[in-house]
Amino acid sequence: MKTYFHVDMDAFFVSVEELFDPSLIGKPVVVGGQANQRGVVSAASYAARKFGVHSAMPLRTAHRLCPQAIFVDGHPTRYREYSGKVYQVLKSFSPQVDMASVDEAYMDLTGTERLHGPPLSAAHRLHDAMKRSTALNCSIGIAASRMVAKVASDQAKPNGVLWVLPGEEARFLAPLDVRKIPGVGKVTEKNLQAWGVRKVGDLAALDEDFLRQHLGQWGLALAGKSRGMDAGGWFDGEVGDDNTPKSISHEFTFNEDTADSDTLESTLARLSEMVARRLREHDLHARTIQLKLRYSDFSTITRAHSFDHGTQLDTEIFQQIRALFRANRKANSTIRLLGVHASGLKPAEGQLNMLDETNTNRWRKAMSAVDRLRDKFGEDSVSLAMGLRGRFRERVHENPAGLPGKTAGKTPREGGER
DNA sequence: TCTGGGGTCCTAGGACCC
DNA sequence: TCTGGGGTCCTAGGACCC
Repeated sequence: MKTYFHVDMDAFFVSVEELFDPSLIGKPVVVGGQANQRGVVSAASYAARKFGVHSAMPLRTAHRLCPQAIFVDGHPTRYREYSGKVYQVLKSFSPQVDMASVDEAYMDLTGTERLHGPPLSAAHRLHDAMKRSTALNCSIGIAASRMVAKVASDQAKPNGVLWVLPGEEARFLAPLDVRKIPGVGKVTEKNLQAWGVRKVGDLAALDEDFLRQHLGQWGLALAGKSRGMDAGGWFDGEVGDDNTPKSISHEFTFNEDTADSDTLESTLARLSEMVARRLREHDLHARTIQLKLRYSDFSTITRAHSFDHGTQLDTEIFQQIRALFRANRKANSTIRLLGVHASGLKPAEGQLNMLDETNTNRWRKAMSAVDRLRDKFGEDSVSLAMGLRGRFRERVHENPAGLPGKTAGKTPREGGER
């Protein structure tokens, strides 16, 4: 029998912002951007939630529901910093910690009773330690499966502990909305409602064969989940440490849709640089590069290309992305969002012949020098996009009635802070 | 209401190989 | 020539999570 903890930080982004600006405490706060910006709510304080504001809601909607709310830009580096502190606290309780995202983690505390005592007292001590070293509240779910532990931590919010005893899983889940099951979103909820399924108990009462016939493997996994089992995909394997990313991507939504090729291609250059840089930081090569295009009407396409080798170079990624862009963009279309995505990631070492190796090492040295320069003098100091702008200027000269000049602040910058 | 950004996992069809 | 079947890779899209 296993003992899993799911630890979930309470209103994490809002709480971190309150540490930096205590005047926010107790007020309706919305993290994610300004009230009139394109974008959605990343997190809302409990005071703001009373007005119906919740995460993923458009900022403008949040403003309409709660005009007196304080709108705060997100600070990803702050959250990563505090996420690290959270991780250290958890690590001091168990070597087996999986950060599932910046603000939540799974721990395997099986067989630690001699060290920590029974689960509830371990949880209370974890609460205290967390408060002491991070000044943040968390909620803790305890169960024999990770899925139930996660649902339990949600039910324990805010600042609570909930232990679902082994054997009690189905009874605990039965009265909850199916939406509470991790993996059941809007679409699945709608599908299930068509069969009269609203609560997890309704789901557990359905015939497994029926679910398999209509939903395939996913149906079987659902049946298991409704009974409290770690079924399917998400929860396979041990709680441990494989933190190497499977994909790296950056995307950017324009404040106003644009059809200007100059702006679009220099944005792609910038995004390619950001992706390449993250690849180098992780010491990874990507074999597949994917372009994402979202048009004004919100319709979205992706187009991918796989190399026969891996790469982590700005130029190589950008050239491929630009080729995909030129080949696939609807002529003269107005565009809302661009994205660059890298997958098929492999450790950078050991797949090249000698000749390539010398070349690549030379490149790698050059690029890490570029990275250092960018650290010192800012992202704009060295840029493919700048070269691109130069070329476009030439074209403007050839054609005086041509493209408008480049304006600062229209292309994305890493992190959005610092 | 007018819809972010960073991820993971899954499905389905077609190419290609044996 | 009138037609199988499995395995794997690639691409596109979509559900879902925080």
